[in-house]
Amino acid sequence: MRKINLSNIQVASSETARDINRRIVLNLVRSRQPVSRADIARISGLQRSTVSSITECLIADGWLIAGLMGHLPRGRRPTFLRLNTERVMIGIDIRPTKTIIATSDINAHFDYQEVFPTPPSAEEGIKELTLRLQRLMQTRKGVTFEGIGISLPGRINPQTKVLCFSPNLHWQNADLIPPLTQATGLEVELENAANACALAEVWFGPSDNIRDLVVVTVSEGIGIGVYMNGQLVRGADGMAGEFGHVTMDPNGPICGCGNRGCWETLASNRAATRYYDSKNRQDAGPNFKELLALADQGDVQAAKALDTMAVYLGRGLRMLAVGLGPAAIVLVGEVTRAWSRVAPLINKEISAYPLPGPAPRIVPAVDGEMARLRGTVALVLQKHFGASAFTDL
Amino acid sequence: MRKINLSNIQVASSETARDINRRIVLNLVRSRQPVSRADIARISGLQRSTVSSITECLIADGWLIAGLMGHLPRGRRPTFLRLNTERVMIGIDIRPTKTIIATSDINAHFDYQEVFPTPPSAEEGIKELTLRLQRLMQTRKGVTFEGIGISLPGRINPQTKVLCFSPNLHWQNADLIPPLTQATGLEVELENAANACALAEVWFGPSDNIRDLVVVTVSEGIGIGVYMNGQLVRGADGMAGEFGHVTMDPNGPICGCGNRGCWETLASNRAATRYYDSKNRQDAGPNFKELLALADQGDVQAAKALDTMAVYLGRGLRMLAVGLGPAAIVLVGEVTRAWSRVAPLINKEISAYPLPGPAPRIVPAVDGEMARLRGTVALVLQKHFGASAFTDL
DNA sequence: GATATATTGTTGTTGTATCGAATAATATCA
DNA sequence: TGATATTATTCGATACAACAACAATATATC
Repeated sequence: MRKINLSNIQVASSETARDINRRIVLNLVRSRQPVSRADIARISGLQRSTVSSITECLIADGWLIAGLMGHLPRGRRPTFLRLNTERVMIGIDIRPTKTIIATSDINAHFDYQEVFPTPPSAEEGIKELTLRLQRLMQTRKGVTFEGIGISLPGRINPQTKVLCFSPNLHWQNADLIPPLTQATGLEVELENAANACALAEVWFGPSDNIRDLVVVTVSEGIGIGVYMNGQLVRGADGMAGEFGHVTMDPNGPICGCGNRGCWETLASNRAATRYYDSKNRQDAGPNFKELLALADQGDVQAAKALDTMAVYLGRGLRMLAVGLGPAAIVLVGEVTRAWSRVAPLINKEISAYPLPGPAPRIVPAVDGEMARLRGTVALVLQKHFGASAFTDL
Repeated sequence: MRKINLSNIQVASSETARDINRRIVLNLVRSRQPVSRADIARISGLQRSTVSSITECLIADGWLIAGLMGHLPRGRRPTFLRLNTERVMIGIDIRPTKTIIATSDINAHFDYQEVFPTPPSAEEGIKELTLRLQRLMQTRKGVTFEGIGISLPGRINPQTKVLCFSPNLHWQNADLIPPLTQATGLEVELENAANACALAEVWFGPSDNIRDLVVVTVSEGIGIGVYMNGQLVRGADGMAGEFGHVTMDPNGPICGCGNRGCWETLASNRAATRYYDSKNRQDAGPNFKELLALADQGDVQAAKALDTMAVYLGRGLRMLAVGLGPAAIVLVGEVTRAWSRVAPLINKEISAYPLPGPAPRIVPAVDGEMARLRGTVALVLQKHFGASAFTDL
């Protein structure tokens, strides 16, 4: 269909207009469903005839369904359009310890999950995923799957899509997409976990319609998803967002990256447990969840460890607020369970915002546990619903 | 022409394809001139007939001129296309002390400049600019001006385009565009100086075709222009890029913003002169240019002040490199005159880059003195030539 | 020197898409 | 019952890119 291009310039053809408007209509139905064709025409500015033509295609392609009639004080009753929730997507959330495979509808409502320990190497991971995906697809014969989205704690080369950096996963230089595509026949999208969370927030979260957002995932390390101008910022080599390795204290603890006092050595879960252990002179202390419980039970040292973590977290968040000026910063991770404890300390640091106007809001993710998985659905949807290459002229 | 839109959705019409391809052709001529229609067709992937049709419009509109014939080993001789350099744009560079009004052709080659002290308030500034612009336009009757681009050290609200923050200029909450548009009848574009430098680098600099770039302007303060995914990153409130006020040393010198130890209190020109003064126990010490000269003449304290500045500069640049992952970081400011002295210290800090792959290159701007003005031309061109994301390979 | 070949740029036709106006369908209100 | 309002479709006009054929113009080859 598309012409072969010597360069990678995307020229516009006759069908480009349809492509752009199709995405607009699809997104309007998504955000306003149930909605009539006439309303879409009014909101978008397209002609009613054009909307009819586009929705006809979208219904034929199985994206939309024309549902029940509406009711108005006057005139012909409108037929309401909504998204077809029959379409199924597969989301995979790879974490350092466990991996989740799940299926969802187009609205990121999940109806199935399976959990298993994350294999220690990329080869074993591919093997395991291939087996489980094939088994999953066989158990649902007749269902057509839309695509596979994968979230993992690592950085992906934007050109080659190869996983090139994942210290917490110990999978390195792994090309996951080709074997999984071959095994399933589906398109596979790969994205960093923090970036996936940012997409989840923008696509399905309360931060709807926000164009500038930063997501900070706090676990063993700290990952940052930067979403600016309505797009993910990946940087030249896919490494954008590694603010976790910004030096905050040159004399601080040594980090896995080799430097000292990186932000994540001072404000991650591991930082809090390390602080607790150092005060209690013990080797195998509590993990972070246990630390949260201890603090709840009134353990002074545990509370102090959390407080210290919160202060450093706040300082780093101020760096992001000042440097990137997002509309909001969303926090993901176990630390949000102790929000009433850490929020005041974080906000105290943020209150030293040196610029005019209000500082960006710091908010905990509504359902942080599911954020990555919801993001994987957005990854799959982006190709069909997402901004076309031409929208951001 | 365009339909009135209740929302701000930009739908595609019949003319959208032409609009997109027009920009592509215009940019290809800009980057490859002189170039034949056939070459544009080959590079872009458009049909030769389509290119002919588009170039016909562009020539009629005065953007292109069909120049001399080329020469080939075989076949009909191609007619070369180039940009029409008759079109004149006005660039204004407002700095804390002086303001420059200049005119240039479409290639950012300036043929006229006038310099005057920057007025102390926005009202006086508007008055002065109005007078000088009207005088300038009267002396060049017959010339049609394309538009006006303004660069200044401050932040502009992306929605209202009002200058809302400019501590070094002491112009506050000033709405510059309406009075200047009214006085000249031209479209006026306003942009932060660091952002303007980033545009200059991408449009006219050696960093051509780079999609992810960070520009750091070092003078009395530090300004950062963030250019990612082929666009300027302005943030939700236009404040993106204020990394100069990230806290680097909580016990550091007090900053104009009220906090302590902001990066710009440690790595700006002012930081170097303050350091020098503190060591020499003098009040009215040398300014930064004099400090550079002293260091050249072998003044040990001056050299040490520069070294200290360079180290802190390097640390901040590492923060930007790690956090944003640009292809390169471009430095603008007087400090680049002492590049052979400061570069080793900067690069030593950068060498502690904690991520795999090469660290972003740190390069001095080729003609930093003119960068802001070249950026103002890009501001004006952006509307017609559009995102340079399509420019080239 | 005549003919074949290669390349550029233009012209005419076709397919796709939006737009605008007219029309059919369907509800309420006087 | 007829006027009015609203939705959705149909049809002709227009704009654009793709494609193919062709004219123009150079060199290479016999």
